[in-house]
Amino acid sequence: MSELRVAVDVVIFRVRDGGLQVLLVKRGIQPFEGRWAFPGGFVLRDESLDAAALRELREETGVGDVYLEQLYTFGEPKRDPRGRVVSVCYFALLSGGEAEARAGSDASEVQWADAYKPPSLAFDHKEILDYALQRLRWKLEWTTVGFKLLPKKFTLTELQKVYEAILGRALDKRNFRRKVALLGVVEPLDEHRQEGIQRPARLHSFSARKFERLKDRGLLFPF
Amino acid sequence: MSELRVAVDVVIFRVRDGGLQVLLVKRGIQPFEGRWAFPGGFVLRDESLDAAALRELREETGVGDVYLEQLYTFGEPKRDPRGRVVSVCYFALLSGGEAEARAGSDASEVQWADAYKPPSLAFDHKEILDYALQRLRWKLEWTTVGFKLLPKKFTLTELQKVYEAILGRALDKRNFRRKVALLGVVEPLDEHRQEGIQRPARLHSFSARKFERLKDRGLLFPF
DNA sequence: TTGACAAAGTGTATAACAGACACTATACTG
DNA sequence: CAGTATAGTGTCTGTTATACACTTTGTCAA
Repeated sequence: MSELRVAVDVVIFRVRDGGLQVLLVKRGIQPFEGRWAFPGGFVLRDESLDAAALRELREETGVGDVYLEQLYTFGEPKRDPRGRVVSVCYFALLSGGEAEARAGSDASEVQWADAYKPPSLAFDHKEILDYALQRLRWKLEWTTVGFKLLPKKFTLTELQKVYEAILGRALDKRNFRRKVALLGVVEPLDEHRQEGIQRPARLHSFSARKFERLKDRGLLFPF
Repeated sequence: MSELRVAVDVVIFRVRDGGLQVLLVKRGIQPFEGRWAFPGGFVLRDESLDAAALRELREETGVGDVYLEQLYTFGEPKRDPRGRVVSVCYFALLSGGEAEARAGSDASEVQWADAYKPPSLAFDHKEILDYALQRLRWKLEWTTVGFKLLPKKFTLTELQKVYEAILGRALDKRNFRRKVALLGVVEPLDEHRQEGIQRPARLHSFSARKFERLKDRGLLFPF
């Protein structure tokens, strides 16, 4: 009876140097040998889909504390030349404080690529990336996932840069700060951080308590 | 190598008598014999996921012109007592003009149940239903899928009743009509329909042309 | 024919939110 | 102590959301 191979692929995002990046792995074997692809692998028989995605994520990044969400399931019969593979795709957000990506257990080459200008990708991974970017942009405006891309303590300018990197356009500083304040999901700390020669910026933290209130009534974060 | 059974399940909605309904099939075999479940079945080896969902939909309803969208993939190892089954779930919207549900090819009993007060469901189908309802409510407010639940010609009151049935609350008639008019996705026809003793209502049709314009800029339909 | 019925259809006033826009404050450096 | 570079702060205007009630019209029954 119809048994199919089931894989998970994980689109892992981070924001670095004002740009949105995705983690890619160079394929060491056919098909698409030498091409870049998302970290992924087959689901084990006694493993939930979420667990499989988390396992792949850890193998490539060594990071546990991340935002991970199921994205979409791609299952065209011809999407993998080796045969029928159904891929349950996830997307993950790494906070700015997380460790670097490391070579996975399969010791292949990895890179953080510009999410908006990726190299040529294997399989249907370009389609998956486009879908993930769409979801990410959407989530950014209508939920508070943006905070997952930042370390626990951050400046408001850093927060704004995350939004700008993902939305791909500049935002007005005053309007941005007004909306953040109005939402009431950040708490100012009594700490400052000096980035360069100029005036230090106040650090803030994300307030999960207030966030929960918002979740009930379909939170908004439109820019 | 890890091959798993892959199924599709389809949550089929319609609005009837001012209420939101889902199509359920009575299971004729173990496990959960006699309990209600969504139409579903295994994906064939050379069949895309969408095609499998459409096949299941047709088997139970005989209807082709529907809105069908992938919902989520459920894959807990223990969700099916017979063994590992990964279920790619879809949700479908039947327009008010569609034919009735018919007994499927497997001749089992079917019913249209109140989506908000379903009977006890088999497997994890209650969880799937809750997820589908959440998605439907969300889609209703932020896209124009609401129109998919209506026949080609409809009155504005019928449209409003669809929204009320899904959102579960009454809407103001004047505000509703103003927003619909402002969106510009309905065209008034030179036809009227008489429902009871009272003044006949003007029929309208959905304008796909104007709808496309909206799709580009993330259409809004908030109530 | 006309009065009762029942849903169709229509407008205004107020409050909340979104977007455009520019200057002062401050910590460090040389 | 002057220069530099980012931090930080308010107002005005247009749009959108919401609350709210009466008139119109076709049919039916007296």
